[in-house]
Amino acid sequence: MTAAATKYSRQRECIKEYLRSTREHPTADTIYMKVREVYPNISLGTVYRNLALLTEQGEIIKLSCGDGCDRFDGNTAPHYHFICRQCGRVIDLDMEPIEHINTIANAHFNGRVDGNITYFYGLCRECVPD
Amino acid sequence: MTAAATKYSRQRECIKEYLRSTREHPTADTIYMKVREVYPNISLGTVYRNLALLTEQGEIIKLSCGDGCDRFDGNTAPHYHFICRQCGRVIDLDMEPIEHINTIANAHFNGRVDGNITYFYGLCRECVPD
DNA sequence: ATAGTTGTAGTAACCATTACTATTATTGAT
DNA sequence: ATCAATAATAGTAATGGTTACTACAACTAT
Repeated sequence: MTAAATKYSRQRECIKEYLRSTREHPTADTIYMKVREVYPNISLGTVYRNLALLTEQGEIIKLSCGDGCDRFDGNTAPHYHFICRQCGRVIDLDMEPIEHINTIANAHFNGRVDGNITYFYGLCRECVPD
Repeated sequence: MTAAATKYSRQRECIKEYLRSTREHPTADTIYMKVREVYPNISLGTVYRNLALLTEQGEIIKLSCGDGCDRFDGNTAPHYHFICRQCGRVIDLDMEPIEHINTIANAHFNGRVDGNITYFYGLCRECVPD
């Protein structure tokens, strides 16, 4: 038996293209709505399966913000995320990754640290009172 | 109408005591199992309601590690968490909080950053190959 | 004691996600 | 281009963590 090859699929390509084109960090359901404009009878299961596959392949990133449902990001370059406590919006932060905290963590841990995820919290521009 | 006062409850106290006594970051279900040893017919709903209440009051911390279910931490002092990619264990990291990254984030963001959550990933001592 | 209010146990409902299955699309060889 | 092999899909059912609901019990102040 050989390893299962991944075949091309229009639906998967459409999902990927949409995630590449937006900076909105949509949920699976939002992606489903959007892709349905192109493939009206795509199944929600297909969306979930392809999101999992693309995440596994490193083509996209899954964000678990703790609001009950996962979000997805088509920008795989290392960057931080900000989550608004008021409106829940997820926004990219344009700042340099702080590399050395992995090193610090490793020095304080009996095991092997190879990465970290940081979410910043607060109020976004729309939600900050004047 | 006056604001609803919070009354004492043995079940809530037991949940809090258990979380104070462990460093295991248990899930709601694990907490349910444990508290049932003391109150055999406590309801799972009661556990969830009190975990939400204690979190809201700042008595405990809710951890959304992205593994499908939330975990809870009775240690409210600022500290980092490590999540093992292999066994999923959540372990406290004994290192100083890096305060200035909030300042850096604020300088790069059009809004107000007031905190951050960082999860470190890798392999724990048991899962690191020799 | 009693009325008023908060908390609980038990159960049903919810909702994001996953699993299942018959059918369709893609691929590589003829 | 046709064909067989196999991966992917659509549609639907099932799962599992969490929340909502309701009748009853416990606490508090008058």
